[in-house]
Amino acid sequence: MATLYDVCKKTGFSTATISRVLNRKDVVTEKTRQIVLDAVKELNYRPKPAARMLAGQKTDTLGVIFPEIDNGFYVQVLRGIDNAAKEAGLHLLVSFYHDKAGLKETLLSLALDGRSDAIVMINIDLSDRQIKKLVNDTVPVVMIGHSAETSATFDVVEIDNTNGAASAVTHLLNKGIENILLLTGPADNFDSIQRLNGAKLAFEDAGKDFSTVTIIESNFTYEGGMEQMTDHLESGKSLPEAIFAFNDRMALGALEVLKAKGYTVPGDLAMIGFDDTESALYAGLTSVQVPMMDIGYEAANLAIRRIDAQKGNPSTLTITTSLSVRNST
Amino acid sequence: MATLYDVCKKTGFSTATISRVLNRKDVVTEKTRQIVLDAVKELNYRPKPAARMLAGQKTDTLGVIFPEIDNGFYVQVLRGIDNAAKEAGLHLLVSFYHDKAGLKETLLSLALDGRSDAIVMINIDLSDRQIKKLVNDTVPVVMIGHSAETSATFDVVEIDNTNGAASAVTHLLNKGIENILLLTGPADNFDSIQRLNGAKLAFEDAGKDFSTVTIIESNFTYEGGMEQMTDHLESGKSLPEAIFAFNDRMALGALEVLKAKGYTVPGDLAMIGFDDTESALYAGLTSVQVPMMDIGYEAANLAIRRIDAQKGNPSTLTITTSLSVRNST
DNA sequence: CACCTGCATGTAATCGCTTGCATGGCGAAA
DNA sequence: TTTCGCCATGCAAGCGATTACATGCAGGTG
Repeated sequence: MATLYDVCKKTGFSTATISRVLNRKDVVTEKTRQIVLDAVKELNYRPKPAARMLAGQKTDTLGVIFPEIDNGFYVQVLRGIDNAAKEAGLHLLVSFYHDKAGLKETLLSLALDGRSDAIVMINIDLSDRQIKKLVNDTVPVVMIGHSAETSATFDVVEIDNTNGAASAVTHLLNKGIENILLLTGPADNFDSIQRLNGAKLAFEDAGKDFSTVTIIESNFTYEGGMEQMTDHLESGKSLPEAIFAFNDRMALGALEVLKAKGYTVPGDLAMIGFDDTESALYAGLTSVQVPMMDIGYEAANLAIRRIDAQKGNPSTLTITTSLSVRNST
Repeated sequence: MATLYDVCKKTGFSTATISRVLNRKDVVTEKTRQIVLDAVKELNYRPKPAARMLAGQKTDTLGVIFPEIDNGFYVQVLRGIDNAAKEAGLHLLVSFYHDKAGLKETLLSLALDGRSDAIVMINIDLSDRQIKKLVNDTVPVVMIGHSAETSATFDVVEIDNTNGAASAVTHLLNKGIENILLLTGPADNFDSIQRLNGAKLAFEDAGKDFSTVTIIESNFTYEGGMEQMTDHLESGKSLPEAIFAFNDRMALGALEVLKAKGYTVPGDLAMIGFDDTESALYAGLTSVQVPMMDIGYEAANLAIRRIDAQKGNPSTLTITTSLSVRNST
């Protein structure tokens, strides 16, 4: 375990000079730099993060906070973040949060205690004000997705829900399908609201009447999709020409019920999901594809840039989706 | 940002005493403890991790290393690890590794540089010797799954591949199905080897002849499953009564091909997968369920226990699987 | 009453690095 | 040649905890 002092002894330079060489800050002679670097290599010297943190207030660490939800594509986001972090030579301190108390503690620990240089958080159900108060400007925060409130507080990376949903609906309209059933998420869910709006816009853009559309609220789960589909069928209402579920899980749940009832897709009706998960791929479900890795990557880069960049106005990055067309439409 | 000294000033005690109270080590008067704790609360004092690390060699951090593979259930493992870490008040430093060089660097950084107190790693393709050399006994290491070499070096948490596969095969045998096709992973893959062995054992236990079984090697991917299935069908060979794929992806790939050819499952043949992923659930595929969260949880706990426990012999924990029976059989 | 013991608390060194300020040497200007 | 300024480097003070070791005060003992 060579320390900075060992390098000093070997080279005859002071700790200051060694540190300068290693941190690419001030100026040092090219010759000096070489001597130091050689010694560092020879001694196999590695600066201790703990000491660096204490003295320099730099952790070389990016904090990441996820909701404790069983959500397959969070790994994708995480990988994107990891890629960006690796490029910047940062480590990742990851935390799932179970409840608000835990989240607050995590935020304090990552920010105030100085465990990280920046934080990326996803869909947190804490208000911007609360977060800001906790973090207290100690480190920059980037949000992936956000709540209904306009986020003028932090940098945000979000999915283009509106256009994503619009593209799905347009895809149907182009096929001459207008009798559509929308299986949405909770009414107060921001993603759901935006997607609903996108669907509406697609109708308007096409000059069609959106009021013919049936809207059924569900909860983004497989079971929710099954239930709503079952209810709809049992209520004796007619089958729509197409169902656009606001995520794949609900789509697959509905699909399951339809199949059980003997309906075929896309024979009897078309079906579109959102997220384009692996399951959608395997089920041949047309779905709005969301580039999760990109989102993570962009969010992390935004955060990393904020670390030494002067404060600027919060920016919002909207990631575009694309439609993965498969057998279900 | 109150520091230890602020607490000293407020209470009149020395840093040593404050530290003792906070770390529950030596003895302090109950009265003193209360005074200190009150002051800590009032000042809203939080020990700085960096300082603690430097002085105390404790990081309160668990290192986690994953292969850079797009594998949905790694999140599950991670959540399990996170749960255990939270219970122990530890943070998670997560890293995906892309190549061996990156992995080595990560190991050095987590272990030698003192960024973590223990490491949990998954399916790493570095030999135990190499890892041991890098980590150099600075922190305990727990492996989830392992390579073919017997791991007498580290604690290991592994899936009960043998019994898992055996239960799947027995399930089929119990239905009177003996004409089985096994879709395995790469021949040198340890999981695959064990699963193959389990299948064989099931036949032997039932007093049946394993040599009637057809074995086709694939690569654990959806596409691999499709290809092998296609080849098999096109080669004009007869359809087996059942296919047991060594993971869900291959099973779903094969299923896709069979459906396209007009075969029905379980009408024409039965199908079983391994892993019991979400996709298997949605596809109604019978599958060997692996409790990924438990694995993560147990591995993390093993690692955490090793942090202050004296070195003992490496232990191996085998996590049992269960069979999720669905429509495909 | 002097002395020893033991326990609660204090003293101060230490962990390994960063960084503001001091310093010294050397070339350019006078 | 002397003086000034600049630039590469050194000095030393932190950063905020932990922890051996020292200390002092209590009560118990002979």
